[in-house]
Amino acid sequence: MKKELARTYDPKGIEDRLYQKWLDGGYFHAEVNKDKKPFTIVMPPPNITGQLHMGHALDNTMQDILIRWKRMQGYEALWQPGTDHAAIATEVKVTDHLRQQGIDKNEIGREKFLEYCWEWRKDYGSRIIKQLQKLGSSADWDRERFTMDEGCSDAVLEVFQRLYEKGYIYKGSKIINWCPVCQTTISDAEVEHQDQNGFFWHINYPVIGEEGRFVEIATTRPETMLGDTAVAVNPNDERYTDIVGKMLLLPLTGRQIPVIADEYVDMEFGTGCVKITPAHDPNDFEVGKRHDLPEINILNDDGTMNGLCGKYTGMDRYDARRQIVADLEELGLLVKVVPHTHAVGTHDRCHTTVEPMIKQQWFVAMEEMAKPAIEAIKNGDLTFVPERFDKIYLHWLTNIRDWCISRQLWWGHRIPAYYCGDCKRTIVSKKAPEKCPDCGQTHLVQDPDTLDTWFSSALWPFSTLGWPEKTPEMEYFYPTDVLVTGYDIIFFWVIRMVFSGYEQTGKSPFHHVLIHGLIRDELGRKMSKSLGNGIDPLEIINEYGADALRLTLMTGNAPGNDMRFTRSQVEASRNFANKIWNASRFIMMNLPDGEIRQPAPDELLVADRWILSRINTVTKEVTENLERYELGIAVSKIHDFLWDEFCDWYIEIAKMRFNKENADEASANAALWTLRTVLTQGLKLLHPYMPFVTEEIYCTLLPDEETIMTSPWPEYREELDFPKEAAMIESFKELVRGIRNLRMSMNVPAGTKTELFIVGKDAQSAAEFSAVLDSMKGIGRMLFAKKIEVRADAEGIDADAATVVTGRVTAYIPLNELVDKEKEIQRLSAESAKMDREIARAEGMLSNPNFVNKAPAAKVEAERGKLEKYRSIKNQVEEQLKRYR
RNA sequence: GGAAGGUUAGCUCAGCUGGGAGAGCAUUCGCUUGACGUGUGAAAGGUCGCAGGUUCGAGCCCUGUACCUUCCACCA
Repeated sequence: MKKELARTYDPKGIEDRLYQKWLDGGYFHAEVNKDKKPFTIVMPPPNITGQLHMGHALDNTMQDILIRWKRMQGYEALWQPGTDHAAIATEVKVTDHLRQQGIDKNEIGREKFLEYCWEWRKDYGSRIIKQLQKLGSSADWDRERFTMDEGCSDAVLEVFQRLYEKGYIYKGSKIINWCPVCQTTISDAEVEHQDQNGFFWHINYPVIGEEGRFVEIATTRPETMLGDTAVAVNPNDERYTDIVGKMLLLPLTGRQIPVIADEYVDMEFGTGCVKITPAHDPNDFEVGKRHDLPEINILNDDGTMNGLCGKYTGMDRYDARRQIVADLEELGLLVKVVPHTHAVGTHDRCHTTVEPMIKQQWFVAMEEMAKPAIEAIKNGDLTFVPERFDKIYLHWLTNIRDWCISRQLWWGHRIPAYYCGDCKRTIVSKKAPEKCPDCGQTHLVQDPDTLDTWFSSALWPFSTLGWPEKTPEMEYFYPTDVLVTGYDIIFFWVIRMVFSGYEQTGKSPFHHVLIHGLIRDELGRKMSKSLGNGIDPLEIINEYGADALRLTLMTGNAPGNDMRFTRSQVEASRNFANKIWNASRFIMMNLPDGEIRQPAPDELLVADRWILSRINTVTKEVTENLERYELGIAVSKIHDFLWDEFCDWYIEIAKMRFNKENADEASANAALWTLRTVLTQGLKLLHPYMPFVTEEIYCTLLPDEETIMTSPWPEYREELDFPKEAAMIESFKELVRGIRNLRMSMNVPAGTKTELFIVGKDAQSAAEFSAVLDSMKGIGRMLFAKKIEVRADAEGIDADAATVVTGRVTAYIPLNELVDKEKEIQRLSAESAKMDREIARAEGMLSNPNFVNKAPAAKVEAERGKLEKYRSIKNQVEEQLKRYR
């Protein structure tokens, strides 16, 4: 019983049904299989707090395309999925959530809070996964992991201990970035520099012992003067040589601070005098170390002034700034206020201005670990697509500073460091020690801090495969093949995975990094929550289908480039799905109830060979494009082939062969066989991009097949290359277009059918064309002809007939009274003149010895071919003009 | 202050190793052709930012330049 398809493709219902079928079939699951080659992608784990956005949709579509393609190619294709605990993002969300219920995080305490977090993860952790599934993602959900599950946590502790023992993890008192709102440290990568309009406040510091003499400093953060412990000048600055070593009276505090000389000071900038606040500025910190200056922390963790700030104690940092400026003005020490734009460090998550502070924190020493990661690019173990991201990667790695990994958060991996309450010793151990190995006491307290969320995601490519255990999965699937991600997280994630991979496994965790850009809105703006301009992928899927969304995201998208998302593109994608659907529907409507025979080679007609040859070529090119990660180019080739060549030409040419009037069984069978073969192959090529519609058609078309998902990827076959037939069909298309244009220009009604005489430019062309036409039953309809006749010459054809000239043949169309001879002469003269120009151009090139000698032979040959064709057309046009005159 | 990317049709963008400028959308003019109007046939529309250079030949390579975007950056 033949199955039938609906009149238009409606993805609703079909998608969910097929996805469930795939899940039930276990097609997404990968196993260690020594008989197959592995292909592995680890999915960038979405946050458990996350909602699917266009970035996810793009990222996962690309991965799904690669995985589906490789799976069809016969690889054991593992797409390893999972979610990220997203330490700070989740903690903030849960805290807010609790606050709304009147629950204070600090009152309920750590344990209780973590319970709420786990509950949150239970409620929302699978939401994003379900959304990824709506997209059609064929990840191996049986292997879904979570950065805080048992295995991943074990990997984290293992790495911490190893790096600590190696001396690469250390605890130290350094300047860190502090977010007063989130009340935690953040890494350098999390600091966003924003240009802000501020001021330069010029302040006089009185020189002690020299009445009326001042040192004028300029600052953008006047409140930090409370923590000043020196003023620095350049040692070569003659203006200040005499006061170096003298003491200044720090206004508002009564403290005395020295004038020191340090190369760090730029003589040209500002007044040449710099206040030094070692506890609240990274540069000043370094200066302070060199000069052994005291470090005075003046801030509380919430950004208010601390107990060392006298009357300012307890004030918010900005209130204190205003008050201090006012007080200085009153004292007559404020020289001037100059507007000044400068880059301010802000927390990328909450956009609060970050305060540099000295704190005791845990760090990862980066210098040694960065080396193999740098080397990886240079020796080709790791490549970026596109390559230009090499530079960004290398620049960051070569300027890397130690990574501050401790966070004052509760949700995350707790640092496995324990402090002996008695002898103060620090013990780092995966397992909590029972007693202090030094003094034997049991008063051990674990460090309260947790690790930067990226510390665990840095291990993701191998922690998910069972590392540090020597699992078969590690052995087989690792290193992974390609990582797909956006350029915005190269620093956060890609780099940290690479150096962690080398350090822990001795290998780069992946060979290629395929970088994509951002999806922007129709106006080119970033999609963001605050702008409210985000387009919800789920809404698009609901309205147009997942296939349409996927195709839209891939069309015209070049690696690393941003793209705009427009509804008109989605509509075009949906239309394509419908086009394929209808072509398939048409083919299926015409399939016989019984079997289609595989035609004998000589039963395949010219057009059949042409389209088989074309899809053979397209298969080759598409595969090559995919190998180079040119996903956008590949899909446009599939799209153009299926729509323009297969639907608009081959189906039109072939359809007459199997209508009811055609009694030629062999011809009908060959046409149907070719249609089904080419469609099947086209569906396969398209499947990675548009999995749902292709699966639905494939399984209806071939009822014995279980799924297209695991069907073999088509391969190029040399014996299906038919260049001669391809050229013949191109010539036929040229004629059809010519006739259409002619009729259009003469306003011939579509219903008017004519006689059509075709004369070859030589005997061979005539014979070939004759063969082409013989192979096209009923093709007269396409040519608007009631009778077609191929002749040796134009003898006896009505001299008034209109003509269409192509490279190989001239068609004569007796249109009688419809022909305006003068207009025809005009038209043909114009054509003749055009050919003259083309001939001149080609002759010019070919008479240039430099071109003939230096250009590749194929190019020269092609040019000769063109010249010949133009000459032939020119001759035929001239012949025709003679007839008219 | 450094770096990367962009500048191609009205709009959004492709253009792979240099060899006669492409797509989608929009516009204009046709088509009840027995799969599809979510269709179909055509037309119009570009000095490929500007100036040099290399080359037989440049949208593509080199140099400079203008504008836009983004990233990095401890001049207080």
